[in-house]
Amino acid sequence: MRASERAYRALREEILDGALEPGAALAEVEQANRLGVSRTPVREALARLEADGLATAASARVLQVSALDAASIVSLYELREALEGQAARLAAGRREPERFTALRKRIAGAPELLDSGDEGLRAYYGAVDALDDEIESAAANAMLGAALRSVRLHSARVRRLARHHPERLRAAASEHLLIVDSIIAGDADLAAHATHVHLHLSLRHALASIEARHPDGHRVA
Amino acid sequence: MRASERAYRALREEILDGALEPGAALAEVEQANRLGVSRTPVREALARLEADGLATAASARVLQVSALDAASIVSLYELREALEGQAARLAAGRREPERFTALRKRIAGAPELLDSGDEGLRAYYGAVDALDDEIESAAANAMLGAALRSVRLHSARVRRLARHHPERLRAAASEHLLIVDSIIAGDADLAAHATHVHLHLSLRHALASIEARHPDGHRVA
DNA sequence: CCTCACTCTTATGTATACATTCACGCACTC
DNA sequence: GAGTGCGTGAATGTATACATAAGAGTGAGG
Repeated sequence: MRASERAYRALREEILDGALEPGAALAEVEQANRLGVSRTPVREALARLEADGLATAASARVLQVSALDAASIVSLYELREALEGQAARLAAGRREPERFTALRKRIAGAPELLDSGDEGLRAYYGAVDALDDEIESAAANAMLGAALRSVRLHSARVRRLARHHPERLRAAASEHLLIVDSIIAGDADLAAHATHVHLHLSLRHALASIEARHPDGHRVA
Repeated sequence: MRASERAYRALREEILDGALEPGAALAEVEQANRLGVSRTPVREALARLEADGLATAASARVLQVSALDAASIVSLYELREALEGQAARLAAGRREPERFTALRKRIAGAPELLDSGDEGLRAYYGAVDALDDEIESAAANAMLGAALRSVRLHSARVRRLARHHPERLRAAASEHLLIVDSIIAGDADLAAHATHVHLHLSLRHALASIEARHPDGHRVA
């Protein structure tokens, strides 16, 4: 694999995991030494991270890991509502229910995975992510897909912040089930509205979960 | 200005203007020679163009100017509907009508600009762009703003393709007026729906205009 | 005559040397 | 004592040399 690709993935992973905390400086020489490559591929990786919104130029010379406070999470969900709502609407409108029949079963069985410990949790998120993939693919819109991929990066970052309440995840699974059913039924309005409902409840849970962990509500990491 | 920034702007301008046609190869050495800088800043510029969606990797080694056919224009408008609809909705919800009062007058006077030749046309688009700016700013959502800026790049590219029918532009101005009025009134639903209507009519015109110029409907440039 | 493989060309990928600019600190002046 | 200006240093910005790999062209073999 290309060194720039390795550097990008390594840095991205560390930002999503929180190993690189919000506000941490991303200096070329330092990261190049740490990752064992030269400045050139690091430079490319940092540019991609900035384009992704995971890194932000604090000034002309200093790049930092982007902040992740309550306000930016609300912003993320406002954007997700627009993009995922439209994706669900388009997917429903394409009238290809057969693409989603296998996924429907998988989502329907997801709640039971939550009793299988950490392994089950990964499987649960695997099913949810597969649904996102299929909706994006069914929407058949490359530009929308690119925007969704960016948003999903940030969503993954938020996901690691919120506690994983089995109760909430069970509810989320039934919300996803409604989304997939409305797509299968070709009901575009319902698909969009069910997505809106899901994101609303998901945001409420995320904010409460973060508030519980970081009572000030601003600096969350 | 930095060489990479100059290279990026120069290439972007040429792509938006059509001087670099869809499918044109973007080779590092060739562009570096042409722009009078070394490969390094060109490389950064090309990476940014690819992130913008203005360039596409045709294979592992060849980067091309992105295609601009009817299908990708439809995709763009599907994305615009999601993003601009949400932006208008948020802007209306923020209840800051005073931000838009001066702009309202400017938009209301826009149709008359269309009788002033090329200079007036630029002024017309200046007013429209200012509205877009203010809606983005009023939406107060950095992530949405970043997505909107990407979309507006592509919109600018499409704009140059469609003929500028004064009749259509006069109608568009009244659509914009309704959008701005609904934001001033704090009517979020109306703002979103008016945006939807505007984009629908705009897309219809763009497709018809392109079809008239390129009867096959696929390779438009 | 077609196909496959090898080589050679030419592109990109990476490392590094050099240029430039900004920031910090110290000293000098008012 | 405060403020300004210059010097020093360390960071990014750029150029270029070198490494590597993809692709085209040519040759031989079927």
